[in-house]
Amino acid sequence: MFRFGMQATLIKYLLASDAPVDEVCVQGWVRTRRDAKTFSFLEINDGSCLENLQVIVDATLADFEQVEKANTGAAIQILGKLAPSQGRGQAWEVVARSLAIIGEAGPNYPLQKKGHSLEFLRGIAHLRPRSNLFGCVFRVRSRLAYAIHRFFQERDFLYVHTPIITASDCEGAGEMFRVTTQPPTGRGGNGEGEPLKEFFGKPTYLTVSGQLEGEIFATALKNIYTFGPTFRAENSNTSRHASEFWMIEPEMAFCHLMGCMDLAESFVRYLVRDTLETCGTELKFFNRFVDRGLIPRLESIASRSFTRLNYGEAVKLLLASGKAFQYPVEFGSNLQAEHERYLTEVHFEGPVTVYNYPREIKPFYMRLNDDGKTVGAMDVLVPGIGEIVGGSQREERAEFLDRNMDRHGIEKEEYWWYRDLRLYGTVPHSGFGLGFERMLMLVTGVSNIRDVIPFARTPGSAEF
RNA sequence: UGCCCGGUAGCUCAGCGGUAGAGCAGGUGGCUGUUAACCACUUUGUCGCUGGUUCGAUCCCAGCCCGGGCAGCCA
Repeated sequence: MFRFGMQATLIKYLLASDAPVDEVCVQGWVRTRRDAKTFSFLEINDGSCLENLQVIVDATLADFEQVEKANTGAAIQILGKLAPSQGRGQAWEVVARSLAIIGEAGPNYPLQKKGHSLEFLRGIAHLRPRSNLFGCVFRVRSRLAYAIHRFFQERDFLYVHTPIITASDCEGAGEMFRVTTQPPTGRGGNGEGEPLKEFFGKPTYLTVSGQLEGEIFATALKNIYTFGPTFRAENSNTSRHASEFWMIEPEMAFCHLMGCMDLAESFVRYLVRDTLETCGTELKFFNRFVDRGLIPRLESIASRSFTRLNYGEAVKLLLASGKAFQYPVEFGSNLQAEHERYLTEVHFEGPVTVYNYPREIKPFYMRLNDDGKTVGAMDVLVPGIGEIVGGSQREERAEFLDRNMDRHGIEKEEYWWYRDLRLYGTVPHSGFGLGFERMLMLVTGVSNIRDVIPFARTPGSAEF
């Protein structure tokens, strides 16, 4: 009967065919079925593209009684011929010679032909990739990951794998998840009264950033990047925070803050341009069903250079705006979300890079500027999301770094290897982190980070 | 973590102090090269949980659980 040895053709290739094909094999999942008296229309999707393939099953087929099991959601294989469609709406269709139900989907199959809310789909994260929207999201996600590697590889950046498990407990980026083999009670299981035995001999955590290790490799291989998962145990409950997310962190030796901003801006623009060029079908879908202004906004980002202003200028601009902000604008405090939104969405209507922040509001590793008040920090802000890139020039002078660590109450001994970099061949260097999911939100217009990651981990939620 | 909103059929939602409805999905029949197909008929509910008020609670009150929005933390 049916064997899987035969090569099935992806639907995206069938739909793009320029000639009929006598023998094709199609494998996929039924999206919908329309029955007539003497034949049925099946729409099949195999994930290769947004569009479904229409299949005609004639009642004279020996397998026709199988059609009643071809409900929405069923896995199916069809052998037949690719022919020009007699109906409107599609150029090609497959006239079935035989069909086999590979896996039935009962009447309780949760995904229906009608639209579903994103909240509902989050609850069925094991099925939502079969929906139009999430199929598009995850095809774009895959392409975006590829484009990231291309961008850096084309520029001779080396891909470095920094550790997931780390013993540095205050990298300045947030609360951390403990990694331990100890039972949840905290009792060691190694005899009464004995001290807890740490697997690694010291407390360990999931990484919140590969930056410090990235600096090690940058000061050896010059230009490097990391791209991997990151974990933050913050009790954040917003549409743009996740406990587990992916981050890209380039680090460049012999590079000042300006070069760092140049790279970050051209990186963001490259990724936007690549998505426009390679994911047109998906973007049209998002533009229609998710965010009407998406494609024009992406085209604008891809074609215009980013506005760049320092923190002091940003504060002045906000003060001069005359807008009544909920949080006051004042030199020395962080820009609030409403301030960032004003800059990107109202005043400049596009991405904005803000740099040289007061040193008090930034972590220990950022380089002190000559004014003694600001550090070489930079954030790239984009409309709708806010901060998508955060980076800095690193403090490469040992004595300055020591002072910073003292001021931040950091145990210098814990960072002996990080300090060593400043003692042996130290060099001005810079880098940044770009949130992969936030980038995905930017290019898809999807407004909740939980909807651009396959299985979201957020406070109180780790299903699947 | 704080403030705000919500939880009713498989899904989207309406309803209301007197014991529950629509559309879609599912089922049956019909019709059509259909395409979110159409027409007729039809099944389905611990109204989030626990307690309270009440003759009576899905509705009012309290606590809890879950979901969402916004803010902070950041990417």
